[in-house]
Amino acid sequence: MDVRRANQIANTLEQGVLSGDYRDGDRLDEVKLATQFEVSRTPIREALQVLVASGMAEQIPRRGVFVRQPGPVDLIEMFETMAELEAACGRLAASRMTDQGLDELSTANDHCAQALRAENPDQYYAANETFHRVIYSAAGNSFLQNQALQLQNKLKAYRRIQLRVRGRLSQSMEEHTTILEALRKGDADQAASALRNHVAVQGEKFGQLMASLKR
Amino acid sequence: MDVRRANQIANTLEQGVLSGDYRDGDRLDEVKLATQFEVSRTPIREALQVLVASGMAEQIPRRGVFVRQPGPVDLIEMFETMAELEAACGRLAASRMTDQGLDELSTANDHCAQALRAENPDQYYAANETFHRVIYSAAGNSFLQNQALQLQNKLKAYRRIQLRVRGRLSQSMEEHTTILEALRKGDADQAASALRNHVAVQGEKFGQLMASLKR
DNA sequence: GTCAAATATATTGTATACAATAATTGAATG
DNA sequence: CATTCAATTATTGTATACAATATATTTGAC
Repeated sequence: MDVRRANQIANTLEQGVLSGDYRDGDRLDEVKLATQFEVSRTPIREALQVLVASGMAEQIPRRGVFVRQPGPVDLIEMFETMAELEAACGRLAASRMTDQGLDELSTANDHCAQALRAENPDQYYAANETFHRVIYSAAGNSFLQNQALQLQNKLKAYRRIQLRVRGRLSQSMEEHTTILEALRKGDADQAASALRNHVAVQGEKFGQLMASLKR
Repeated sequence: MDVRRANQIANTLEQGVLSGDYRDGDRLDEVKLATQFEVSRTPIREALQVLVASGMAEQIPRRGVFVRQPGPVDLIEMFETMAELEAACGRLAASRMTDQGLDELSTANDHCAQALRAENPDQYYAANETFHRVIYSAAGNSFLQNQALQLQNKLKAYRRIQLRVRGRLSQSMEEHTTILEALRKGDADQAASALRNHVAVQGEKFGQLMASLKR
């Protein structure tokens, strides 16, 4: 089918899953969705395949597709993997960073500082996302970059919650400084470990993540 | 459609792509495939979606799906990412490795040694694959493990070629020993860097990889 | 002979009918 | 009243007909 339409539908469904319209284990009923979207089952089925491929839903033969929300263990694993991907990007970026890249990163970091002063978590979130994406890009490996972007996207909702925790913003900001310095120096190991620690869910953050799941 | 059938067809097509039956840029004709597999277009289309999702093919709206073979740059990037994923697995495995895991790893390594003595690249390939998979598993992170397995699978064909290079087997074997020792000691950094270097395409290996693409 | 427009053909995308299988309900039996 | 089996219903999977769009071919003008 027309991929664009399928992706559009898939995207809407994705939003529905993330926003909680659909809960873990819910069956995504083909005929209901077909009437809702005013299309036949065919495009719906293709959209569902997209969700399944991205891991947001699970398909059981002859039974249907069911939404699959990540549980605590899944999230821990995903954050741990994200930390390692970020570390990898940092490692590579340390030796491949251009002056322009450093400028972009510095700018993104300034935006973070602004948001911190404004005590605006949403603004900080956006600036922070950019900061990290600049690093993915600076790694000079589009495959790795894509992997990082995909996982970042999946963790979006949960990271957002974390930044609302008191004191987290300023701590995050300090860590950014360390990261930026390491990249300026071209110190691969330091950049990698600074990013790993920055992203990792450990100590206080662990309990906060768990608490955020109870809603 | 029945996912199992779709995946079966997708798998066959995948083989076709890897074995060179389909070349880069070839259009995967729905009706031809439908008659070949003796099914209607519907299951074929779902199988094609699977290929697209895995990145082995590209879908252009209203035009069709075309096989997308990785070029030199793609491969370099994928191997570099693989190296980082393996390093990540090694880092985590270093602190989480069980006695049983060490036994499995040791056994897998012994099988590698056997294959080396037999000068049998195919046998070495299989044993080597197991060796690495034990490490993915020992990382204790099923999400990361899956990422590693997926990429390992994509690179399968190219890694195979590399092992046929003279002297590569014994070098690989030595590197395994270093990796095994680091994991025994629980030295995360050493395990990570040993694995990174083991997998990375650098020096001689670069030219060999490039040469293998010319067929 | 070349270029452009129009027509024909091929191919993808969508809807729908039918088939196969799973879930549910209800009746019969102990 | 519980349990099991049969029949009904619902739902997924497949085939196919039709619609929309892109590609190829032909025809005509210059």
